[in-house]
Amino acid sequence: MSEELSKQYNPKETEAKWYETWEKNNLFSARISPDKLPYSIIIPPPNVTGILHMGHALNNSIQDILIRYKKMRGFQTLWMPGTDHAGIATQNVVEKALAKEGLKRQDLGRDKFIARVWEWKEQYGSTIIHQLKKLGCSCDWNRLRFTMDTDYSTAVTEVFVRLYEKKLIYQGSYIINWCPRCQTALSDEEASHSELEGHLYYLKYPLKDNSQEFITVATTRPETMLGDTAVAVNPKDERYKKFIGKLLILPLVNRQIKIIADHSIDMEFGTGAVKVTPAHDPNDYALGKKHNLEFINVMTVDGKINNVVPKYLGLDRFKAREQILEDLKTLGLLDKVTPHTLSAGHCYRCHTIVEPYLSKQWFVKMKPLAKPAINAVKRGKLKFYPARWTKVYLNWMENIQDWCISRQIWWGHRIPVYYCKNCNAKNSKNGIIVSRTKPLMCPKCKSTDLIQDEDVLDTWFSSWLWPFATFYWPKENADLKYFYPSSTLVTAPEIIFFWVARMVMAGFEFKKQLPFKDVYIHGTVRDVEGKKMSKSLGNVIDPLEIISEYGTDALRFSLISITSQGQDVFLSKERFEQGRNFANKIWNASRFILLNLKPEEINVDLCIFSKNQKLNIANAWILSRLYSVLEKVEKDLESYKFNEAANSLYSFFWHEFCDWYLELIKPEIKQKETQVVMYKILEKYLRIIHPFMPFITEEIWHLLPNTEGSILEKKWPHLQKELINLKVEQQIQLAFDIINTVRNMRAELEINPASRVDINLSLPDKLTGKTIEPLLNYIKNLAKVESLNIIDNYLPQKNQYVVVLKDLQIIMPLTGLVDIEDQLKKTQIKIDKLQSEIQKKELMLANKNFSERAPKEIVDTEKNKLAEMQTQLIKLGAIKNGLR
RNA sequence: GGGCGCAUAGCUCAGUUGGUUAGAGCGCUACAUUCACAUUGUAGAGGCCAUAGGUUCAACUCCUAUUGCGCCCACCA
Repeated sequence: MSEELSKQYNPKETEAKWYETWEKNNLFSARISPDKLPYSIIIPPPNVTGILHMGHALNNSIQDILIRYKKMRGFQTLWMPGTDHAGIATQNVVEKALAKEGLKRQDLGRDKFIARVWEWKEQYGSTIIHQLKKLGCSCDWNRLRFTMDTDYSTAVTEVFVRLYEKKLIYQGSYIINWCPRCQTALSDEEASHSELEGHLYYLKYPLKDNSQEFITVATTRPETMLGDTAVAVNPKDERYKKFIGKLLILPLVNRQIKIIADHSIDMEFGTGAVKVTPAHDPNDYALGKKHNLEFINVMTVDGKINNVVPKYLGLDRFKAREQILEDLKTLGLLDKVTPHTLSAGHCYRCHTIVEPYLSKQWFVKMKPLAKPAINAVKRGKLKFYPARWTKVYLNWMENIQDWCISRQIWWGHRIPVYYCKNCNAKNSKNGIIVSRTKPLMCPKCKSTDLIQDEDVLDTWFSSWLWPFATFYWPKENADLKYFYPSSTLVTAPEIIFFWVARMVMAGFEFKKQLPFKDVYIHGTVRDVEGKKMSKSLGNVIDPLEIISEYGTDALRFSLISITSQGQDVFLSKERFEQGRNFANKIWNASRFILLNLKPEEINVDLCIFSKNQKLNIANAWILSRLYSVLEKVEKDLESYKFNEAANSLYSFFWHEFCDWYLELIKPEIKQKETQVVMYKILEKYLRIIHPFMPFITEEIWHLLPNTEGSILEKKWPHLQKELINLKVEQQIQLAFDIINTVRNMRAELEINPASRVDINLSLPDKLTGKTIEPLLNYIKNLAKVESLNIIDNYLPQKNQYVVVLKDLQIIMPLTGLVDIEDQLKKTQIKIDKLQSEIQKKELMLANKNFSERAPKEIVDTEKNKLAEMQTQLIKLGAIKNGLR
């Protein structure tokens, strides 16, 4: 069989095959196992409109690594998958499709339009799911959820009703961000600000009493002047004191407006006099409320001027700006125009400049919800990796604003509010009915003339329930009890506010519990120049293209290995060659082993060798390396340092296992001990790297003798510390031999540099033949030796190891070998330091202020740390003695 | 205005609670080619770890300031 294996690893052939097998055998499905600890991850649901980009690839590779790792470590894992209905995004996509037929959504009407959206979803909505499968994601697909599922809607409605009953949801007219293209309100988070090169226009408003006298105001949006209802100045401003209380005539409109005084006005900016447009600016809105001004809306929902001044009726807001400026200029009322950079909100979906717009919307009162979410983080119950995001989160939470949750679109969860026309006619406050199901009649007047609120809820109003609504909350089923709260949330920094923070709030409000324990925030994937990858910039590297060219394992491994914790990822296509080459290296090393393996020789437990310490040096060394890498990988994965784990695995396999070990053992490859060690190393290594590279490991696993079933179902290798400890003794022995050789050589050269030096070298097999000649010459020149003898082609006879000479120093090719004296010194320093730290810790713990007042968990962790340090100290002591 | 991150080899980046000789990948140079793997191997060149101070026996690592780049939040009449 082995002879048939191709020289190159072919990912295409294996990947589809194994994913199908995993799915068919239900390897991803999670059931409640009372004897196991649960480990669950709830996927950040991609938009149904989504197609896989590098951000997804990174995000989901990380989750898959965690899930596969934890599963192998014996947890009952669950990776809950799903998609988000993505209100505006999806509606836009379907509207675009309609536009091709020359239709608008209004032409179809609400019900038919929504039917079209569902149709679209059935047809295209699972694209992203198929792509996640190509990425190897081990989600439990049987549980696939969608934020518009019927029972998911039940949860959303339930939450709305509960919050309304708690008076945490209210309706009101406020200035919100309005997208004139999407014709809907947007939350503050959905209106992303960016800088614009604009102008500051100075407009002259004549006084009523004396039309030759003016007050000049500065504005960036002159078209809103049609809605001005005051001009405000600072009461301390000497320039304007005398005008306070007087009236102005608003040009073009000819409305009388008052000059008011307010301390909030910055005297330095512009002219120090501000036009006040309460219906079109949040600050002016506040001023309007405070000073009882009139609120005059000058725009229609699509961003055109309304009939406030008939001349401008129907003009687009930017056209109107030009027209108004021209008209003012004609009247001599445009004082000057200066360049001015300003930042304006843009719709996060269509990038149209949003208009601050006065309208009636639903809001969630956030301050009470934020409280427990703040405390949990402050008390360390919820941890961010990397920790710096904690600050960002807290800062936002502590300054949280109310959340505008109504959207004037059709695709989404309809607001469960009904209006009684009869009651409304009398008093608008009486006519509101908030209900889980559509009420048959008005509870007050028994009228059946009810209509439901036209608006739908913000997409994030459903997403923030994701960690428990996916378990069919508000039903309290067994899965919810077992798998909730989830263990880790893996996500991108962009959605900390949108999503992470709100999930924490929802978790506390509705489940009295955190939704997850750890939040791992990975970086943003950027191109080589540091720009965000986006279609419009044309700098996208398509993960699917990489998969078909280099394979999924290569994609995953490369991506992970360059993602250091929380740092943005700068990506170029060449990066993936490394992953492909590595997969190929694993393939060929395995092929080599398979070609040389005698299956009947390997039915032996490693312990036989390790206990008797009969292992030869190469075998002992590689085993010790394997287990130290295993230890490091475990540590790295537990602290979310995926790149470090990946890089350790890479350099171990390539530069230690392949470059040195496999070369060293070639002459004795048929020996039983070598057969066993070689096999065990490969077999264990495959298990360790499986979470990173699931496909190639599964493929090789099935080629190996004595392996059954999927590698995914195998246990994670047990960390045999005694084998690492063996390393120390072996190392010491080795190092002594080497150092002595060097010392002898040096001594001889120093005494008589011209004296004849003979060196006997043992060299690995691969350095024989033509390869060795230039090397030998090199050594001869450097060491100025007369003769260089090669002792057969392999070692390890007594006191002879692989050595290469460089500048008269001997470099041990076997990693981890060090100068004994150096090692001693280092160890001593470490011991000293540890001892002083232990003293400090002991003092701290002995301090009553600390032990009695600090939270118990903190005291406990400090105690644990102390214990750890003490064991560490003992270990160091032992090492020191060994060195001596 | 507030906050955060980054500055290390030609390029892209690692660097584990400070420890003496700073690493990887790519690229470059020389050599090797029936041998598991050219998606390879061996060796090599290439670093005032942004700048200036400070703490320390010891600083790429900690502190302060400066410069440059990037990001987030708030405000901007």
